[in-house]
Amino acid sequence: MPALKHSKQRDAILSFLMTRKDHPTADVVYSQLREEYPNISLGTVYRNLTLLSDIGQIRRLRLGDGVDHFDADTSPHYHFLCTKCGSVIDLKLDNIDYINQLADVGFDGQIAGNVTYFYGLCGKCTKEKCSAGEEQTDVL
Amino acid sequence: MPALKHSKQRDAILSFLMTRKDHPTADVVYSQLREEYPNISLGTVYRNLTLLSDIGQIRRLRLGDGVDHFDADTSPHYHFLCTKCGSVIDLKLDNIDYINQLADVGFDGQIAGNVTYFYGLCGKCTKEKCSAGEEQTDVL
DNA sequence: TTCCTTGCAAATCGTTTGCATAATG
DNA sequence: CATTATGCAAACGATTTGCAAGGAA
Repeated sequence: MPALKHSKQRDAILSFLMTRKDHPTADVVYSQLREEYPNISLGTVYRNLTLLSDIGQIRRLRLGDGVDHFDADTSPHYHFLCTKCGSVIDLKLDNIDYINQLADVGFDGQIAGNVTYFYGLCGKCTKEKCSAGEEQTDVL
Repeated sequence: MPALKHSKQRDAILSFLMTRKDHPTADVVYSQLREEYPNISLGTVYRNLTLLSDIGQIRRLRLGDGVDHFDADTSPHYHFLCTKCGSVIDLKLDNIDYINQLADVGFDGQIAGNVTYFYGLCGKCTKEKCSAGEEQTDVL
């Protein structure tokens, strides 16, 4: 891996991500940063998001909804994906990595880790369940 | 949802999937079926895989490696993804859906379920770890 | 001056879709 | 006959990449 040089864009991407707890997608990062840096390109955003997650400064979340989400909180925690509105929410849940050992029983290989996330209806969508007129296609 | 009509292609896709326990991708299904049905199209394969998983006859697996895998075994079980060779393997592991309740504590919404899979090195790749010359890019 | 980073655009890749035709019930 | 399914190709959406120019060490 090449030596890292400083860049305004990368700084901006990381600090933007730190201000948000809603796990934005690359596109959201891009359109937001566009306001402060009108010339920033989507490619740069993707490159930096990839780089930052490669060096462990952020986490890339793949929740099966077809888009990557990014999280500046790299501490171990779990996520919830609303199948109605697509929002991603942090969950407070004790670490369950002991399931790695359970899974390892009788397995011919080495389990390095697991990916676990939850889905369902978020608080908002639960309450809106009887509201008429709003048509949405479910995520997942 | 429209009424279902019979089709040779769908039958072939489903029965092919039932013969395999390696969770093939759409493309693998396609190239294999091509031998028996030289005219089958990739679109048809995708349409039927989607349909079959919609009606619950098969499972679509999204393991974060960028491709969907398909499994004719719809009974609840877990999967392992080898980060070296990309192979997907079934795991024998007791159901852990009680984590849904754990995750629900203090959560303002309804948790419908969880997605959990494991990753690491499969048995084969574990043994090949010191073999020289073979260059592979890791999955995930 | 070296080599990383950017912006832009074109390219990938997996998957979906529109359409005219063929097959099913 | 009414309707679903197919093959083909074009369209898609998210992400990646090649390249020439700009910026950091």
